[in-house]
Amino acid sequence: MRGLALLECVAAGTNDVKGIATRLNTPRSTVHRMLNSLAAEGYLHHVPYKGYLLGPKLIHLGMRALEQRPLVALARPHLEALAQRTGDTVHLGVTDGAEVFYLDKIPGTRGLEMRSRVGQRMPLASTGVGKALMLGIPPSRWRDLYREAGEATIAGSDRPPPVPWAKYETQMADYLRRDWVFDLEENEVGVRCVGAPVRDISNSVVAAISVASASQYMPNDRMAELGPVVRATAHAISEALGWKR
Amino acid sequence: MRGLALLECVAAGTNDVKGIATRLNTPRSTVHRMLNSLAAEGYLHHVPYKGYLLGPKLIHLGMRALEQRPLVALARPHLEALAQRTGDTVHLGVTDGAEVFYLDKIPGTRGLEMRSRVGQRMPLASTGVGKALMLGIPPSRWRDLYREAGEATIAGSDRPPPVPWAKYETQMADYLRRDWVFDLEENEVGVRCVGAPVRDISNSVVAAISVASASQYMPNDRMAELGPVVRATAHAISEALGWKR
DNA sequence: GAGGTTGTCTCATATAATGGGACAACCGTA
DNA sequence: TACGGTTGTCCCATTATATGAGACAACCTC
Repeated sequence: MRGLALLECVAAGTNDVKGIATRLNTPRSTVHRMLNSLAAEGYLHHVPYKGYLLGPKLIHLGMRALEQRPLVALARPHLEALAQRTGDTVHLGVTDGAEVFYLDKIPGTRGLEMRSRVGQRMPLASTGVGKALMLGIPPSRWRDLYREAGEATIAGSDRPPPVPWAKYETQMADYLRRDWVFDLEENEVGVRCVGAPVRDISNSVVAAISVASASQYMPNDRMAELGPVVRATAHAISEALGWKR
Repeated sequence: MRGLALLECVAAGTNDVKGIATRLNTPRSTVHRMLNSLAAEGYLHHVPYKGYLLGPKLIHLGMRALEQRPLVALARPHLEALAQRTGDTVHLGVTDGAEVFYLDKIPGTRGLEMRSRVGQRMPLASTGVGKALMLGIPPSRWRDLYREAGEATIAGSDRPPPVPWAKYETQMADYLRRDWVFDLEENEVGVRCVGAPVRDISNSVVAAISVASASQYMPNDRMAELGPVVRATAHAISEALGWKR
């Protein structure tokens, strides 16, 4: 466990021995020994007198972790079709606590790239994928999630002022009826998305997808058109999981 | 180290307790305790009475590992441009021992997908990226690499009969002059690629790229045309690394 | 229901990691 | 080029820590 904390530390960008020793309050001697072992096995990349970086074995494990989720493999073709059709960035995510966990991302062809990354976490209540996932959570818990998202700060992100709760609740109720959601620059200024939930054989929401793009490519009328399209893709994935319409 | 071996074991597809205990010849009791700890921290995904899968933290670490390689970030835009221009699958890889290690992959738009995966390893001597990397290795070592590739067996792959060494050597010498390489279905039947090496400021080969596609999209004359194109992209990436033409 | 697998717990034991320290090699900078 | 700060390398007594055996219940599949 200590070794893994060390990896997390390096992942977080602390790549000097002293810094790691401080962050974990562990003697330099111990940290050094562990770094050596991890580097020798390929879990870390070591540049002498420069620092440590995450190594190739972690790339391998990470990719395998993605492949082992049948959801990713099943959803891929549908996501690609959606990306091709819309030209925008497509996301796939699942719930992880009170957050979205991004499982897949297909970059848009419009040149500008989203900040989002596979393997990243974001507040549920303020992203397209997240709100779609919330459609599978009892509305009584929405308020908490809304509050948590408001408190969360995203490093380096340009956070817009939050939508008032009353309005948010009304919108969500509306989304629930339609079975798709909008995100109107609530997570990041200049980014809008259209999302929809993915359900499994027991009809519970297990994932969600979204199409995201810069606001200038996402006027209101286009979002309205995109709703049914995104929902149709989500349904197609759901059916691949055994869901009955 | 033992815990990491356990992760590798799960990555390799052994997801039952008994199997893991056997593979690592470790008592069931110990394996169980470790699995529990790893699952509790999110490094494994546990489905009770079903098995263990690699967890979300590994996805996160894997992605971070990729981001920490400046090479990947630098090369990305060039690779995307190449993919768009050719419509085929584009690879980026580095040398890892006697193998290629794939760092990035942009799927082609022709519908059929390559077996290759980011984080995967392949013999140097029998892939497009690998042969391009070999251009940076003293020709005296080529013979060994050629032999190793011949001995390697790839699970589930349809391996064509090897090219005789004499011919192989002649081809490589040719590639060295042109600074690009061909792979004529040597790694897998039906797949052809064109590759080129990437160099850094010290003029040593640090990576390689390739464009791969099904043979029907890769007639000889197209490959000949693609050579300079792929090489130009490789040169562009090299220049981003400080290489002087 | 039976057989095999898995999850949970306890405990004595000794393995194996710990952390302190001392020293040399190295980097950037003054 | 001399310096402070950081890093790489080694040693060793200490004890904390993981180990592995076993017993039992819960569980899945056939």
